[in-house]
Amino acid sequence: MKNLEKKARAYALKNSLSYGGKASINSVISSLFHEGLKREELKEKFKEIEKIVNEVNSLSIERQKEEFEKLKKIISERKKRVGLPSLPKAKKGKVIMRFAPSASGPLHIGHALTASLSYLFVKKYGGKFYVRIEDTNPENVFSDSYEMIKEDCDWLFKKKYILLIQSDRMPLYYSYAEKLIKRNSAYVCSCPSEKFKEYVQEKRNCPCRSFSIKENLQRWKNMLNENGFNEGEAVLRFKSNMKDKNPAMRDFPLARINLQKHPRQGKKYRVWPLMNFAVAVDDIELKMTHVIRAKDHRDNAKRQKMIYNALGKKTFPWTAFLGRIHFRDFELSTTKMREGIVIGYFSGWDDEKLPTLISLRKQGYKPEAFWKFAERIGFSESDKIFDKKEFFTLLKSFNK
RNA sequence: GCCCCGAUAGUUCAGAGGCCAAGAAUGCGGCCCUUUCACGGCCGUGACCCGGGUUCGAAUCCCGGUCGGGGCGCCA
Repeated sequence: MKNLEKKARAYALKNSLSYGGKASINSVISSLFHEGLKREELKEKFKEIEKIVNEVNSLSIERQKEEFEKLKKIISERKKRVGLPSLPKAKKGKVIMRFAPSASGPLHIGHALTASLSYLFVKKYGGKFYVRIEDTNPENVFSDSYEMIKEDCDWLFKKKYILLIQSDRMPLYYSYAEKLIKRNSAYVCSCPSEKFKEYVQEKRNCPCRSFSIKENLQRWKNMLNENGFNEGEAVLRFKSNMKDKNPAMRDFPLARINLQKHPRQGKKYRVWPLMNFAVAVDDIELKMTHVIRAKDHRDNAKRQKMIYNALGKKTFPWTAFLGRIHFRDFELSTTKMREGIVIGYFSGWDDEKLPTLISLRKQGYKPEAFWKFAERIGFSESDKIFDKKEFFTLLKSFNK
């Protein structure tokens, strides 16, 4: 107990010196709780602590400083986070993460800030970092984007990543689709989408739900077969629960027919996996351990987890959701940027008015500036609202 | 209509019941350094969304509200 008295004195001195020579007894007591003081002991110790505080307060500031110098070694400091936060459940050398941009254009600020965080964790702990280009919607794939994304990633991640392209992995998705049907966790639905929306609203089962596994396998073949279902006539659905309290979770779609020519695969495939399905399959196959993504994917993550479970996977990657970056006066949407380029309002993807990495690289920003910015944001889930000017002032301060 | 999530200085973050009468970065004001600019150094400025509850003690836990964001696509 001698020890506690000494510590009380040290904390009293610290508090006193922080507040002009007068320590507050409550602060000292608070500190002592971190040093092993028990609630039950407070009553008996109170008088003693009060006495120490009064003694300290009666000393001159000079005297307090002198004494504190001698005692400051014995008190602990409250810890603060600097730099990268620590990644929960991370094992050295075994962290597997990914960044999954869609093949719709080059990378921009929003991509850089979420992707950098994943990159930095893999860099810190060791493991694998994948860049997986998501191009399973033939209607939203632009052939120039593959090369642009690759160049952006080479720059931002110093070429330390493994590149994957989803449309090159189609057989994998097909095999998982069959797996899900065989496990009675997916069915082919041939209702018009308006009709299905009604079922969702009314929490009613779609009639297609009651087909047998055998029938569903046949219907799935009819989706893949060009003499079978036509575009818009059938969709593969996940069998979740039409009474799920969250309407977004009720028998969501996994794959659909789209006959449009794919810029990379041509007319090779007619059935394309939807995002949640492709993501779940890839994350399982690649043994993803951690996923960091924007907050708008929160419900998607739930759906992906359902797919994991349906396939008998008990572990789901540890997941963080980041708030969205929002500019009051800056356009982040790839579609709008593309439109602006087409009408000649922007000179190209590297136009200085654009928040693309190619433009910022040209303007002298370094990858490390984005890393530091990402580190600063950490796992924060709140949306960020910036003025363009504010954002770049901050980014510049990280660019030194 | 239903389901999620968030809220700390102008901005971004720290904070996981007591070392918080709230810390950092950036901004802003001032001083110093520098021939000037930039860089750097020092000082100052400035915040826990609101209302209840639990507790000896709440930025932190619980309930209600407000505001903001996302989802309920054969988009990602």
